[in-house]
This record gives sequence, structure tokens and C-alpha cells, in this order.
Amino acid sequence: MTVYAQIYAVVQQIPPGKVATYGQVAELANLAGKARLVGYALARVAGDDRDIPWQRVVNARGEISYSPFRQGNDYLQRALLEREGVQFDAADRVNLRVYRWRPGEPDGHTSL
DNA sequence: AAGGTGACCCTAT
DNA sequence: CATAGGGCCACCT
Repeated sequence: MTVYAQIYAVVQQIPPGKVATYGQVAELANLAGKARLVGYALARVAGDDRDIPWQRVVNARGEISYSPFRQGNDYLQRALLEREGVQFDAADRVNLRVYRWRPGEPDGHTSL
């Protein structure tokens, strides 16, 4: 069982229309504090593996992590999320209080 | 086999 | 709000 397998297993549980942060995924995969590994692991499957909803992972501020290394996948990420109903604010961020996925609550009830 | 690197995160200034 | 620095660790030369 590699650390990647654990990371992918967690990401696959994120339901459509919801997002999780890198740090959150790391914690759920028993890799607390190793958020970078999550990004690294996802970089290896993006565009390659369609079984993993990589677009549902954003950074701790609710932003998509843009990088030239992603060759457009970052922009694609936003398009995919919007297609799922996730809305971005004027600062290009998603409101984590509304869209953050909470394990155990399949259809996150957005109570403030 | 050692060193650079990356889709991160947190705290302090 | 912005910048800076430390911690993290598997992957690829």
C-alpha cells in the first residue's frame, strides 16, 4: 500500500459539487502535515486518469493552485468545478464554508 | 546515491 | 493585504 494509493482513495470519496483542501486530504489519508505529497500525487494522474476527481482538490484558501507546469489543467480544473455547480467569488476563490466536503455527510448540508 | 523539485500549509512580520 | 521562511517527502535524474 503506497502513500499514493491512500491519497487517491480519499480523493475518490469527494462527491461532485464539493471540494477538499490538500491538507485535508493529507489528514484523511493519515499523512497529516504532508500536504505537498497530495499535490505531487495528483500531478501524476491529472489528465491521465479519469477515475480520480482531481479537480475537487484546492488549496487551503479555497483557490485553485495555478502553475505553468500544469499546462492548462489548472484552468480546466475551474471549468470542471463550475460545471459541477461550484461557484467562485470575485477573488477567484470558492467559499470553503459552503463547498468543503465533510466525510460522513454525503450531501453536505450547508449550514453556517 | 545524493540533490533538486513540487497542484502545499502555517506562523510571523 | 503581501512577503518570508521552515517543515514535509516521494519522484526523477
